Amino acid sequence: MTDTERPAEPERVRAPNIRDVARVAGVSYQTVSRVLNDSPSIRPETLQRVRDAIDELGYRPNQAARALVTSRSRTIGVLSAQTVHYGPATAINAIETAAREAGYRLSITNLSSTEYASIKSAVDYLISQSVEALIVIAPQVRVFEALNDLQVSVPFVTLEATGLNTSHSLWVDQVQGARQATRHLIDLGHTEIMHISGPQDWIEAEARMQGFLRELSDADLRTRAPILGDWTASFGYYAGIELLRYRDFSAVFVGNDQMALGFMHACREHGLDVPGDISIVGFDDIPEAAHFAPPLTTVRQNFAEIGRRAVALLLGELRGETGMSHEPVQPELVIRESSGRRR
Amino acid sequence: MTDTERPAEPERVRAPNIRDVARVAGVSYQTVSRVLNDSPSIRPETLQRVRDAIDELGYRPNQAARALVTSRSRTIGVLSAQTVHYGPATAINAIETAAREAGYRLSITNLSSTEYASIKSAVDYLISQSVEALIVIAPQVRVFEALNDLQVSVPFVTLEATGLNTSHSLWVDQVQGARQATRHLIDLGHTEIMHISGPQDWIEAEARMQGFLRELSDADLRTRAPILGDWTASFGYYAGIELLRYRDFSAVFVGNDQMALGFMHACREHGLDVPGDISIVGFDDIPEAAHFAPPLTTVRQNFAEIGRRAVALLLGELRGETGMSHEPVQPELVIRESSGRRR
DNA sequence: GTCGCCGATGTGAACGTACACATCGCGACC
DNA sequence: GGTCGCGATGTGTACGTTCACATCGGCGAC
Repeated sequence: MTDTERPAEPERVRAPNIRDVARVAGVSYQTVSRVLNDSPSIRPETLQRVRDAIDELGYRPNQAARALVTSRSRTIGVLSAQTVHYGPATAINAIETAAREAGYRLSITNLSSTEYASIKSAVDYLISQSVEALIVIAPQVRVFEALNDLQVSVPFVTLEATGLNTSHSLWVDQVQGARQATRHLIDLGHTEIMHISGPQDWIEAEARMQGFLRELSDADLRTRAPILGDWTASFGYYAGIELLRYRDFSAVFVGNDQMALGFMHACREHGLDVPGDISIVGFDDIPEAAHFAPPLTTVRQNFAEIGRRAVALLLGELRGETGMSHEPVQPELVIRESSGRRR
Repeated sequence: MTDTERPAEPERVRAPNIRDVARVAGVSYQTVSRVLNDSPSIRPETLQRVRDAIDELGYRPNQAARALVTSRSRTIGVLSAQTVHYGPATAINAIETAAREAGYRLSITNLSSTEYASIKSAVDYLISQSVEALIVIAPQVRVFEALNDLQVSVPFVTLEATGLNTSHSLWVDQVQGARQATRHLIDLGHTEIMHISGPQDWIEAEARMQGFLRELSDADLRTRAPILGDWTASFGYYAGIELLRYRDFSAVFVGNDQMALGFMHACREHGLDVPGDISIVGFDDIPEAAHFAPPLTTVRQNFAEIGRRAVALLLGELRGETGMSHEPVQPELVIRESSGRRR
């Protein structure tokens, strides 16, 4: 009856913890903790014993316990929408890499909708995971409004916005990019230029449209109502079919490369030559754009750079550094063969 | 000296916890816990008081503490590589949605490389987060080998593989898809068919190549060494430039749509008509493929379906259900205009 | 009227870790 | 030679939650 009083059958195998390791290594649990946290004052011999014990047991630190006691999760939350798009996906990749290099991990949540409730629930979730910082890649206007309301208590940045809220935003200067694209078409002699835009509630779409309109008005050219699309190639195609029935323009600045692809498809079906009959400029420079028919003139955005900067900014803020750079990243016009001199 | 012994200045604001809520609501912390966990036996009036207290304090449950005590994190780990690609990105999106609907969240880790150490460290991280299940979207052969070695203790599935390890895999029947694509070209009268494949260590690339080779050999046609590419449009372009110098073939089955796009670009530069001179079939059916010049015949994969199934499978396993379906998803040949009868 | 049961609520412990502080041994210094 | 300091290690406690069990009041059945 010495041991049987407590039926010590470990029915469900418990993962080894820090005390198990300590027992095997013949040290106290605190010493194990020190090894795990790279404490300097450990005798090399002890260090080795502990390490051996860790390997022997297959011990892995329990992050939940760590997070609980330190209230540091070493996790950056990412709130995103539309991760299928090339831009966000590239940015997330860069963020993941940069975060990992700094010893941080990511917790990603997609927005099911841009409803306030959905945003709130996503932010709540991330906060309750005690994420130390937040990166928001959800370029709809509403998301930013909700975020302002929500009084987020951790450092956060929003990506791909347009300086709406400069203290928390890291952005590509989309207005500038749109102006470059439009300027390029004007320089080629075009005077009747259309714009196919993204969805109205997207901040980028709005910014590109603004850049387009301003450049036109600076050049004293006629402006016309942009078409509001949904970023897809299919939309570009159907918009093209519609617009080309009148064809009272000789150039189009399209809000992204996918829609530009669809538009070129429509041009082909109408027997129109690009750039002979119609010049087209896109936006984003997705890797495929260089191989469109014809290769697309477009505005390159460095999504990866933005992702890296976001992480650097947040980590700096976590270390207490302040006044870090929020300078916009400058996009770059890449001239290929879809744009040409007006005939 | 009643209260001053312990200098109760809360210098650093602590987030409210369950006991703070209990105090405000005038109940015990356990009652609060019951409210949080939807316990049935709570008086409506008490319920309301607790809810009010939660709102008043802005209380959010601490997931770390929860995970610690329950050893249930309500988190599914996702191990992935190449999330920028359309397929993985779509799958992850579907996984996130399905998981969220079931009350689960995602913890995503990208592989920095396919080295064993990198895989091990990624799995270790996810396990130490006490993820309850694992989804692996990293279609390199090596990853699977490492996974077998690693003795993962939680339920896991791998995505987009090809039945290498059927008990843990959910897969699109890529061999079948490749056969359909090849058969289509044969049916059109082509006898000299090239294949541009993906990277050699990708399981999908291998499977598509196998399907291609088997179909050719079933038809008693000459097989030739496939070109090993890297999935990018640029590779397709350069491969095209190289291959078209000889042009001892009239059709190409390309391992994915991006490379097919690049290849068509090369055809254009050579003054070759697609499908007049050369027929092309791709793989994946990315949304843009319908708008290529010409619209691409390709094999559609339902990535979202795979993602959903993966989550359903894992959740079933977590509930103790067994023998769930691992049937492959059947891909579908989408015939557009890039393939035509041999002239 | 009393017993037993059940609904509603409360108390003690545990999860695995890190931090603050305590302890111990040993060499150096005066 | 005693004390001081420091490197190396050990002990207590807190983090916020859930689980197992205890308690308490009321109601129905006999």
